[in-house]
Amino acid sequence: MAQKAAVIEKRETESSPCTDRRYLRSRKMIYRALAELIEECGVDGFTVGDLTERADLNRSTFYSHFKDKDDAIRCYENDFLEELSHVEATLGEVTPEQLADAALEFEPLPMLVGLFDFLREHGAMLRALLGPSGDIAFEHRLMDTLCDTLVSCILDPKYTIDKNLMVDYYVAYFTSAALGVVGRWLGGGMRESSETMATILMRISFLRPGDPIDMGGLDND
Amino acid sequence: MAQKAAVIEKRETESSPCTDRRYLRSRKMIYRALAELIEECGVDGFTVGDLTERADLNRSTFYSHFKDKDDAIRCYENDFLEELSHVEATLGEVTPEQLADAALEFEPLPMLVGLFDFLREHGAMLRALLGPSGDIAFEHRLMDTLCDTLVSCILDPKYTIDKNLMVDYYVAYFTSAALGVVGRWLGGGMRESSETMATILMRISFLRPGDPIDMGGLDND
DNA sequence: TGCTTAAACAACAATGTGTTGGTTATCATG
DNA sequence: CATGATAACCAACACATTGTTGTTTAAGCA
Repeated sequence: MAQKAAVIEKRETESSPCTDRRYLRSRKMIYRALAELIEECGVDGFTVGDLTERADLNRSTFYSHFKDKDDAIRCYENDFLEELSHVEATLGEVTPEQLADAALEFEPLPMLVGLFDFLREHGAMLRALLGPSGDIAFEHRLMDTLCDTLVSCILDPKYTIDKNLMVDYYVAYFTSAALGVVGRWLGGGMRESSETMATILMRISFLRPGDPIDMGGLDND
Repeated sequence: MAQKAAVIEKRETESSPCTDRRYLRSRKMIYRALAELIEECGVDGFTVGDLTERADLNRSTFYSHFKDKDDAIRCYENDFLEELSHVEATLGEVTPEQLADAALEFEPLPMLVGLFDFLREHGAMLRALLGPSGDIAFEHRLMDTLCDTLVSCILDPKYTIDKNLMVDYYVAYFTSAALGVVGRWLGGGMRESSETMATILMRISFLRPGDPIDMGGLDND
């Protein structure tokens, strides 16, 4: 099928990450250019040459970092998803008190606030990857990750044991919905604060069709 | 940037669609192969040569139909989206009685049933395009279409006039959620009937976090 | 039955890919 | 600061894929 490629020498391993300034600088430039070009031209709308020109690097330098373009994107995504799972683990479990507060008082869940903070750090690339010219594979992987963690906070444990058709679809429904809100936030330039977003997301998820939709005290910064 | 291409002679116009058997047969083969290869290799994981080989056609035949691979995909998507808007228009408005029945009795909305019927007809390609190796641009366009139509059925008209931040995010939330359910249905092989899906979707949208999730009378075919 | 035209075939320049070997310049370290 | 290590640069390559252009063949249509 399409041509496959190359063996990349491993400069960076789990145990000993490369700390050479030149290497780190180049990789940063590559990622920066990657985010820009994905947003402008789509994942397959530019060549490796375009990328390295934008990053002010020689084309061969790129190939000493990554196997090919897909590999570069995949590497960023992998790093992000791993970080994400760490963040989620760090933020820890949602206590029943917090959930009750969030549901009744609309107090922003600390976990969600932390999550939006983290997403903001990766804003540029996420906006590109999840935007209309992004990478749908990443969207699906992200969805899977969210299914495992976020939903398990919300979903009653009994449903993870005996699943039925509705539970499956409910999980798909809620996860997609949350990701949709995140996507809109990213696409709009992440203007709202993490606290605002955490509150909005929580509030919407308690809304039923026909219910009045009001901002009620949310400052419209 | 990436190389651009060609001028395609217009064999088919709005006013006079080509009805030549050979032409129609080839186009059908191309679309069939397209769906298969997108699902197997991703939108950019195969060449035009791979496509025409799969479709049992000469490579040049493809170029007499479409400008390039993207053009072929875009054409299918355009046709689909146009059909979709027709279908939605045909299915007409949701009467307040229907909505009340759907909300209280969980009677499947005829409009939703019709919609799922229509989606099923395009099942193979939709599954490919919305799957993990599909076309994220199409997903966004589909989302936009759904925003305009589906949501306007659910959303109180007053919110379309004076919008606020919450309404924007609510629309994003609900649309993504619905599309997520459709995606899961497609990915699972569309085993559930259109009536079942219409009921599930409606039922879930009235569910709040913490509510019991039961199938209640839904036959698990 | 003829006329039309889509599909097949072959060959083309142009572009992008992934790799190589050799040179230059920067970095980390003693 | 000196020096060995190595990342970045540069030029060149064989190769695959692209999009185009002719010509020939054969299926469809009237």
